[in-house]
Amino acid sequence: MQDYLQGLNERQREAVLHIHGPIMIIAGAGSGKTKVLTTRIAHLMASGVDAFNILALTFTNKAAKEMKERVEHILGNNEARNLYIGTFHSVFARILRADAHRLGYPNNFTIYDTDDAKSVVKTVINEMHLDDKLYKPATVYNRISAAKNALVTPLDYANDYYIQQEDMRANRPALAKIYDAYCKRCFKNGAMDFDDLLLKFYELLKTFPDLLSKYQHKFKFILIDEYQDTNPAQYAIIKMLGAMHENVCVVGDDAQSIYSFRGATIQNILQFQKDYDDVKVVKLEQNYRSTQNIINAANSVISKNKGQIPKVLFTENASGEKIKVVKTMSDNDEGKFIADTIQEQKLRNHFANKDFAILYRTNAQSRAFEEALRRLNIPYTIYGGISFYQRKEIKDLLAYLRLIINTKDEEALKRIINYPTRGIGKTTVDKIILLANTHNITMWEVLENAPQFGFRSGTLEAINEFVTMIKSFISMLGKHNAYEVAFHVGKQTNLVKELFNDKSTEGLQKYENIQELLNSIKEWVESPDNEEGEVVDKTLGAYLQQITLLTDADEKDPDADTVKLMTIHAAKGLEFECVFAAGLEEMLFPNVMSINTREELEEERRLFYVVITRAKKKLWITYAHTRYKFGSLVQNEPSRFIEELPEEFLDRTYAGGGTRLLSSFSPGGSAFDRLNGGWGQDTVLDAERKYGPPPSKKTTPSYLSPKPEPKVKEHTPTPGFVASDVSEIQVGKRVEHQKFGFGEVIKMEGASHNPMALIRFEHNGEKKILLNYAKLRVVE
DNA sequence: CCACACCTGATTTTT
DNA sequence: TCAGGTGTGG
Repeated sequence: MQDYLQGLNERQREAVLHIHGPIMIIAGAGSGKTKVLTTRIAHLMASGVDAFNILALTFTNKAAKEMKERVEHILGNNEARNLYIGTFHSVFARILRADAHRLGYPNNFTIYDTDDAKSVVKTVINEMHLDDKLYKPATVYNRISAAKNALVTPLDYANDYYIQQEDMRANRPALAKIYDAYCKRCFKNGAMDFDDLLLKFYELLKTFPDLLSKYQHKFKFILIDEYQDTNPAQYAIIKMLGAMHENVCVVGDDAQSIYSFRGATIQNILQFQKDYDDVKVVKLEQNYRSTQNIINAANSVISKNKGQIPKVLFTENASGEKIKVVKTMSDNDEGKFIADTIQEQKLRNHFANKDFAILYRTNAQSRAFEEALRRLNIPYTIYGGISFYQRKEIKDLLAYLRLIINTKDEEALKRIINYPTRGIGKTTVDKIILLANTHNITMWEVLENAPQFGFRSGTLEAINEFVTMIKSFISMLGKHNAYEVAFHVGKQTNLVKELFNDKSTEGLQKYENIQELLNSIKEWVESPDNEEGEVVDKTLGAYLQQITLLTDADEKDPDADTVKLMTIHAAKGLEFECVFAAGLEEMLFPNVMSINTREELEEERRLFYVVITRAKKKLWITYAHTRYKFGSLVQNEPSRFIEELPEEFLDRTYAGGGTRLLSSFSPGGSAFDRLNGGWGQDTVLDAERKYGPPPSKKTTPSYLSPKPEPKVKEHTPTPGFVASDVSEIQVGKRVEHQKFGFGEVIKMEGASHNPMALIRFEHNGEKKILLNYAKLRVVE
């Protein structure tokens, strides 16, 4: 028997050894799913399957990377680099890069992230003269996204009776039109959003039999991770790709399906068995991760859900400690408690920082934990903030790069046409947009042909300068690599200089970020590693497409010795020695947005199941009596999920952390509290009297803040006030201002298209006056 | 044209 | 709280 089969249990081995034909692996939490997948790939290759014929799809880059590394490790050679392992989005994007032109897109199509996409939605809504209060871009975008994920085209959408009824009821009958306009605009921009990467690939396969056949032959063996989280578009693609060989292996756990809001449907699991004649089903039910207590608790939680694939997770691990349930007074106390407990556990049980994870329902909760950890100097890493590539300054530079790769990309163009300012303001941009729309050309084409559209001479000059500059960048593309182009662009546009001159903390940070971006591009250009084994594409276009699909999780080192903070969603697939499940409160978890239907509530419960099963050894469940929600203090009920945990697995008396803490929280389960349905009788006022006001009081009461009265001493302009010509304003001249009265010009500054004068007024101090707009009269 | 002050309205989870 | 939108004054 091959080495790699050692250490697999009966079921796992069964899953690995089944080579031909469809197989579905129902893998409970911590049952060695990744091990099975990677070993299976290794086994396929050991059995003579060419790495080039294996496609493995995951949901995150992290999972893809891990899978690849583990296969490499098992095989001990570099054949693994020929595997096609990646996320749905990145793999499809790569394929589309070769064939997108067949659908009328440029192969260098831009990938719009969520922000770009929402911005397009907004543009479309405005151009249709619809009320953006009624049609909120975010909501509309979500709806469009849902439609795309369900393979509902704009035409389908408009013709579907039920959808139309729904939109009517929601008072947004124009949605179908917006959807259509949005798609057309993206197409015109030569851009695809995240959903398009799936949808357009699907269209490609469906429309062009030669391509379908090509990829069916290439991908003789297909493996799908986290199958419970696939949406109908992904399902349809997998089905088409796998139709020829039927060597499709899906791995999933219906109990961990937590992405239905993104269009994922459990139906895909149930449907899988119907799609093929003979599906082998393997259940992995032995958990190797957690203690018995944790597993038992998790099982009883998930049993509250109706309709699931029957299975019972079990473990041979020690029974372990009970789950600590802890109540704190406030969200800040929750943070303190957790930080103190981490400190204590590190000392007492010799845990490292990286053994801890604080997991929560919403990103907004992270602040209290950050503050508390920082106070104790405990290093931490937050996941789920904005990615490096989504920072403003980074997106600005990237927008230039995007534009020179794809001049149709209007989102990029709009972003940088006047940044840094070059005298092409809102009025001009609006005019350009109008011209583009009426002539049915792109904004760039308007700019290129600006002379024939009658712009004011100054504006025209600014436009021509801009066009010349961008064209000079474009001409670099053939001769220079991505780094050289990016560096040149940063320099030439003064973007780097602008940030360099900004001496504020943020300015410095931004400058450093730009440098970091340039470095990373350089690194990317120089790294010999290729992704999936084929010809290395080191063009700027390839770079841009790749980074849009990166999340902040991909930029952080998971092995760093830091406490990890992230949402439960982001923690899927991970495990930690010690887990804090925080914020177990009604309206927060289960979230207020998800308590209206049984389906939603069950998904929240699965989320609870996921967080419980992340823990290997120790699990704390915390909840706070009061919490700041969008600025104001609210009181909370404990989560119903806590009540669903059998008492036998719980320890409600845990006092935890340092002694200092004991005064600032009441440990969850005094008999009185429990008798009274959970909460003590403290009012918020009581709480504040006892424990002091909550921290982070940045706002001083209005009656204390000294109002800086900007007393302008009244001035009546001399009769017959006439503003002098700008050229007459010179240093040393005595001038009169309509409002500020008389003063002397001290200094001239500002760019030539926007001159400013620094003037010291007799009664109103020094002021900067913009000569183009303010009226000044030179006193003779 | 642009900087800044003020106001308002929104808040789930993410490739 | 906070980001984005609007209004105002330079």
